[in-house]
Amino acid sequence: MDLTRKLTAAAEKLFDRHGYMATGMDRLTEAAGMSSRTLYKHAGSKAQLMARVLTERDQRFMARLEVRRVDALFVALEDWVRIEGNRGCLFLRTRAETGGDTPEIAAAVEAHKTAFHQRVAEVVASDVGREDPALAEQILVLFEGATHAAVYRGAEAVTAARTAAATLVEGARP
Amino acid sequence: MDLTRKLTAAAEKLFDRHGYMATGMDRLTEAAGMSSRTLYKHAGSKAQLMARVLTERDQRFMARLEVRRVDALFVALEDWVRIEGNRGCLFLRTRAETGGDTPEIAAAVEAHKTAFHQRVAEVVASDVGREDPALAEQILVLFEGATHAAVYRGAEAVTAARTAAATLVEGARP
DNA sequence: GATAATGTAAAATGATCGTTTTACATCCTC
DNA sequence: GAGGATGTAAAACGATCATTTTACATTATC
Repeated sequence: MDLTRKLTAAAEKLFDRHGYMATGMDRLTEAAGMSSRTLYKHAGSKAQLMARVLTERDQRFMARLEVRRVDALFVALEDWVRIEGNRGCLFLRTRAETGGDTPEIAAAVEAHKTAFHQRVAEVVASDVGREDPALAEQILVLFEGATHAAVYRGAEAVTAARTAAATLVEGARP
Repeated sequence: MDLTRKLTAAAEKLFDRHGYMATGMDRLTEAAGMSSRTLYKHAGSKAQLMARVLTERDQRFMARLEVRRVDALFVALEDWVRIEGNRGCLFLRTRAETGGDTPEIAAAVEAHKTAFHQRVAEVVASDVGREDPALAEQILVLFEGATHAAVYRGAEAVTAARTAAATLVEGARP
């Protein structure tokens, strides 16, 4: 039982469900099942803990996007939403909550979004056989839109994004 | 000088820029230029103030979407982002920050998103000449995606969404 | 020119925040 | 079996939170 893992997992759940600011450290100690002394030994600070949550989430999320076709991106998102829920992008939400003023959080968000953009561009290139930055931007927008529209439209939004992406990719194929 | 308007305008700016939870009432009194006594007479409570901010923003936003063609929706979004900035959807952000646990806020968000969905469906119907719920869902996803991708991709995201929407609408035209 | 409404300035309230500290218990390891 | 990590439990820290209250000034109306 790695306490750091246990803490990070509990923190991700609470931060995702209730927001960063609204989640108090006492709630975290209770959820993680450890004293505040131990929590701070592993967490450093609340902001550092949040940054670690984001970094770990980035790895878990990006691992699911190791695909070759655009359609598979949206299948992965369907899975993600079914398993992790549809509360929007935790990265953007956290940066918005902190106004971008917390350096470690802003850095984690920046790293994630850069990696995400690059991955989308790679998948698009792999799918249509050449680099197509304009199409990649469109797919990225569809993906981001599905993530956030799913908050109030549910899985239907992801399906719509998947269909739209198929249309756009088909039109761009040589 | 209507104090309520002045307060609501100042509150919208601060809430949008720094987040709901991170904006203290003392910062609000200072920004609105009034005593906390007067502020509470007009605001009721912080949550009620936020709900009023959202309701007013909804009106201002929806007024810009009174158009007949899908392309004009994205032109309106380009304008909005240029004027109001690109910090994502304040409605979704606020609901996420409060975990949906604040009734007046949750209601304001729900009302806005329902109206927004309906407006998109209307514009799509007006543009392609018949109701097309599937296309409307795709356009909604593109719009939401442009809003959130613009946070880190800038205006380019809105342009990409606009182009993609044109492609999708063209394909759906009879 | 008294009254009632509406404002300011500022202190007080009690709760909660993130973080640290004090005091004590286990547990490997040499 | 002594010593050093590593843990718990709980109090204490000072800051900050949303909100209320006290005391006083200004203005508009009858």
